[in-house]
Amino acid sequence: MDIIADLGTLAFASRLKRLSDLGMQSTLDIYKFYDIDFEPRFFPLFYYLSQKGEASIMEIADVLKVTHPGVIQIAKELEKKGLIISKKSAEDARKRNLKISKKGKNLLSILQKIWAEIRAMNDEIIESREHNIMTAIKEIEDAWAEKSYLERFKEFHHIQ
Amino acid sequence: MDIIADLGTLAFASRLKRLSDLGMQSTLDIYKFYDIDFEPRFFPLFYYLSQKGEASIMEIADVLKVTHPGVIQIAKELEKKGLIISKKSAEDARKRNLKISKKGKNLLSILQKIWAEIRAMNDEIIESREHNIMTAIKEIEDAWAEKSYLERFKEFHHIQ
DNA sequence: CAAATTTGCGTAATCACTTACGTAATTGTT
DNA sequence: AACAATTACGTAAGTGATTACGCAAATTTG
Repeated sequence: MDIIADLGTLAFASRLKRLSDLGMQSTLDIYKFYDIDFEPRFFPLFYYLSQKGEASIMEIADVLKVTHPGVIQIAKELEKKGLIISKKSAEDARKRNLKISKKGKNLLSILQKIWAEIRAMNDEIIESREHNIMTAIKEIEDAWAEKSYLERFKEFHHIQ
Repeated sequence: MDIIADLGTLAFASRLKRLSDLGMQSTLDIYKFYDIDFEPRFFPLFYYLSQKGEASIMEIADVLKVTHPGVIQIAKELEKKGLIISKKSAEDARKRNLKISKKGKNLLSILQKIWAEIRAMNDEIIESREHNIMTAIKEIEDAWAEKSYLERFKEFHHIQ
């Protein structure tokens, strides 16, 4: 008996979280399989740096939609592992710029191959279903962005 | 620019988490709108007790698929608010059984109306889309249950 | 039925974030 | 230019979950 599943759309958020946690854990399993010292939660920051080259703490926080102390914490771990380096910005002494180190670039080239495989596998799993979950997520994101959940609720509901 | 969305299926888990967090926050907004002192994270436990009547810590942990310290923590908060009561089991002195208090039952009757509205609204939003997210979630859950992500990956991948 | 194992629960420590707050550097205002 | 406001970052504390561990009660086993 899976009470969360049985509750249907009422436990919608709980179910999304459960699937998300499982996905993160599964990705970690793949890194472990390759004996790679990398965690799924590093991915957004590390990937963004791989694309952007160099970025400040706040820029990363804004782009990834996390708080800046969250970025600092992950950056600290990545720096400790020697995968990124940081230095004060020359233009603005308040800023600290992060970029991938030489060691990080070596790891990156391996990670990129794995990420490509993961993406291809995910695409295959997802696109073979009748209901495409990525499209479904986008539809809900758009629906909520267009009008907030509470606004929708107020218009919808019949209780006084 | 939404880098998480742009990454497609590679940032699948991150995107699920983001949507889950948003859903939880939205539900909290509705409770606040009604001036109800209740949190979305209480829902699974409180709902289960409303169906089952009485249950032990471990039973709840198993059913809800969370750890038992998590149940203890939420139970502590609900008990502090006077919404549930607990007592040692008569049959098994190791067990502590939880059930909804009189005050909890009063709140429950209000919550049930709100939950019904939320469910009806969610159903309407979700079923009007071309790709049904509940069906999509179920398909992914089933696919991963049938064969683990790592196993799938090993079969799929072409790297040596 | 005594000893070993398992089960149920509680607490402590940890984790991955968040909010709150302080400080220093930059920018805006008059 | 002086002062106020804003911005970037860092640290501390809080949150909501987890894992690790220990104890007591029940169950299994020889």
